[in-house]
Amino acid sequence: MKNKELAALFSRIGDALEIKGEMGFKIIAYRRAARILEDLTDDIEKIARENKLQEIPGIGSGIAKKIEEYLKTGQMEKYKEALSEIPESLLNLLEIQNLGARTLHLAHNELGVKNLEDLKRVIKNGSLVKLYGLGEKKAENIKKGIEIYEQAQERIPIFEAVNIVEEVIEYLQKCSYISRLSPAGSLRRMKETVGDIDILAAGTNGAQIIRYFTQFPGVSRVLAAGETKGSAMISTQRSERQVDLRIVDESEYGAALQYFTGSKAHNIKLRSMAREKGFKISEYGVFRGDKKIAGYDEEEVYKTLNLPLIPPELREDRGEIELALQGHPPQVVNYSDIKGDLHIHSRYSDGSLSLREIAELAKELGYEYIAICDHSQSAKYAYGLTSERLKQQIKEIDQLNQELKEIKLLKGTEVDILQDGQLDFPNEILKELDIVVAAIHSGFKKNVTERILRAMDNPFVTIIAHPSGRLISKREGYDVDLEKILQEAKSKQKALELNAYYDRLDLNEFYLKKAKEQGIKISIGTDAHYAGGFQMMRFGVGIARRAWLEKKDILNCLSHNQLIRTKNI
DNA sequence: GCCGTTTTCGGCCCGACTGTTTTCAGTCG
Repeated sequence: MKNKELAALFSRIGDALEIKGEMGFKIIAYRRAARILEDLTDDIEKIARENKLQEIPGIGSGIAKKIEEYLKTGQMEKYKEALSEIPESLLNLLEIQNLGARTLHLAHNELGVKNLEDLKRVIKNGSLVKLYGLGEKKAENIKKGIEIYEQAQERIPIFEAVNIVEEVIEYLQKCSYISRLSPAGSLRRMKETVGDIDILAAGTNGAQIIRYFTQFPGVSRVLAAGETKGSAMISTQRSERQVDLRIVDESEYGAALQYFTGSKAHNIKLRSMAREKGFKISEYGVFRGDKKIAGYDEEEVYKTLNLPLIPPELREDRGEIELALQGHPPQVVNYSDIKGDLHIHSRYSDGSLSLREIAELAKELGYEYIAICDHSQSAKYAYGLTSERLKQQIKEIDQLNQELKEIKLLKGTEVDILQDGQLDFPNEILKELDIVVAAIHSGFKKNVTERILRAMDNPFVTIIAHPSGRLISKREGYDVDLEKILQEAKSKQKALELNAYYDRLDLNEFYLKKAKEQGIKISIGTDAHYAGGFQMMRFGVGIARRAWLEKKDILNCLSHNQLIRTKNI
């Protein structure tokens, strides 16, 4: 699929045009096209073949032609032209805070700045300051921006961001000046990684609130502390992360929360709609003329546009507004719809809990059932179970199920897909189980696609675990053709896993949405190895919501009876 | 470059802050 390639090209064209000084809406159009391509679930080549490029909102005749040109020739004239005078090394500098396209344009044209080294030099030798519109302070701010750019942290995994935000919020709740409080930004939208951590508070005495915030025990450095905004570095065991707190008046809280939650694209769409209706939306409220007509809570804001409240996870301008306008927004899955966890490890293999402890925890979480899926014999590193030990485990599960009334343990395995595509247990064992989760754990570059396809031939396999094999902060994933896996899952009626472990979140939202569109069932499993791991379910549900999955798309939203009766997923 | 139930031309989200300036441009979120 060339979707991402094209997205990158258009994004760079946008950047280059901006630096060239071609201010205006072309730049916005190219960047919008880039984002649309980035999000697109369908193969752009297929759409082009069917002559339907211009049916995509945001793609007009100009960009359609450029897409066709690239698909045909592997080149794009406009890209070459836009990049002809602007070196790539200059484009990257747009990421530096306090340094925008206009200044970069000047520095490039007047001083011949081509890269970071050049930029540092012209700051040091004082030539940047002499440019029209620049001064000492601006140069100083750009210098600070460069410092941050150079030590730029990678994005923050959602798991870590949520942990930090919850600690800070728990602390802030004790501040008597604060009346309402919420996480905002991409964290509230549950993106798999977030760039920064935003919190919104409503309150009366901004300066006092910010002072209280900066006294949070985890704060290692205060970056800014005014009356409406505070910003601090908070250190965790892993690293130092920036947390921003904004204070608004209580009457504006809803509009501010809507605004600071984003996404930017979603907000722009709403504001355009408001404008057409003769309203104006800002972070202070919805206005008709000078009269404020909404702002206290988010629901009000959406209502002025005849929209129901759109869940934060959906706010990406991927068609959610249009569907909501037609009166049927996606009825995405809720955490409370989850009836059980279909991927748990016990002490039998490399987990830390006994079967009884797992059952107790599952009961506390309100689950109906929980699937014990320990590793199979070839997974030596994880104390994989031999057939004999699996039989022993089956026996213990049967006994516990006799005894425990409020929770059902499901007999399962996370069986290795071996190098030749065979499964690590014979069918005589697999047929004794309620659930068979098949997974690649070795040979990541060896015919992974064929091996998974072969595993799906086995009638006892229920679910393919972590289908792409990626680890968000560590590795890319297997060499696997997920399109083929999706096709086969559809035809063989197998479920695919959404592994909810924070570093996996695999399948990702892109393929989850594709799977849903093809009618493939998804199983959300935490892959928990210890008690804390059970909590990962919320991230799985968050990503599922981002992919527009509904209750009916998810295997573990079925009741125990339904699940057991479902021979064919 | 895109788009249209006021428009096929003339619009395109909104506001704060900062620093450079005498009324505004650049940058950010």
